[in-house]
Amino acid sequence: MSESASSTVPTLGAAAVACCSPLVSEPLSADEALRIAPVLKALAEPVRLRLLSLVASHADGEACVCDLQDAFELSQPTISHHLKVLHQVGLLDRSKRGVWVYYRVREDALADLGALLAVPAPVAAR
Amino acid sequence: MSESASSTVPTLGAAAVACCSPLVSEPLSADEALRIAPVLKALAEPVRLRLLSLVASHADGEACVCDLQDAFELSQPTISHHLKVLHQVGLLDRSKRGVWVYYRVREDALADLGALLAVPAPVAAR
DNA sequence: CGAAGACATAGATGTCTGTCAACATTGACG
DNA sequence: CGTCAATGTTGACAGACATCTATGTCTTCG
Repeated sequence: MSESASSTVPTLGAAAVACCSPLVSEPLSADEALRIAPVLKALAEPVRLRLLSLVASHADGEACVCDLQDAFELSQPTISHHLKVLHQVGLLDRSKRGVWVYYRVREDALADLGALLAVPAPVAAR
Repeated sequence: MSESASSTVPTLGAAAVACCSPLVSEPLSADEALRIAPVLKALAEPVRLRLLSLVASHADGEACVCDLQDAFELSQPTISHHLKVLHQVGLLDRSKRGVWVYYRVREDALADLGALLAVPAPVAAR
């Protein structure tokens, strides 16, 4: 059984972000903040940042664990752990083909995050 | 003495993000990831998310600590701590006027983060 | 000067989290 | 069917972190 569903984030994640107007537009409710923070927290880790970036810029937009492990000097379980975190918050898709597991970036989820942080319009004086 | 300069982030922060192409465009170097992660980590906390949002959407784009404290059921030092974290990574500006300390969102820094997460262009099918 | 108010700092404490070694699982192949 | 290779899971442990209380630093005002 199982299949995701840990305790903090029920597997949704992605939807948790696509709900809110930009940070700077109006005050975030405590509830929204509680939903969004875990997604950002998943990203806020050097190894996971690189993992996501590696997967995204890999051929065909997907990569198997074996491709990713070589980029780090970390044990396989550690990489597996980080991938799981990114998957649980909805930033990575998982698909198993044969012995290999391929991960792919949920670009919609990532874009939602980007939109959340983006500054609307008539401000960027630079 | 003192004045920022803790140990991880030297007070720059903002510049740490404005350096890189979007996450999905090309693999992030280990070095870039190490610079960006702390900024995201500062944001990846419910209270700090709300603080930033509150400051940004406050009148004149700035707010003093006294305005912010009332929105939370947390001690004053805790709020002060969170504001310091956001300030250290360059997401908040600090200015003292009289007895009050006013914080303001560094919209350029926030926009840089948004650009980092944004998905370039011909992908968003949905 | 002395008291009061607005923030920041310091130290303590309980919880979360990144990492590893050991083990379990699953699919390909002879 | 037995073996090997690719991943995931578990348990343990050190370091990071959010929060609080107590205390310090300024600034304003009587």
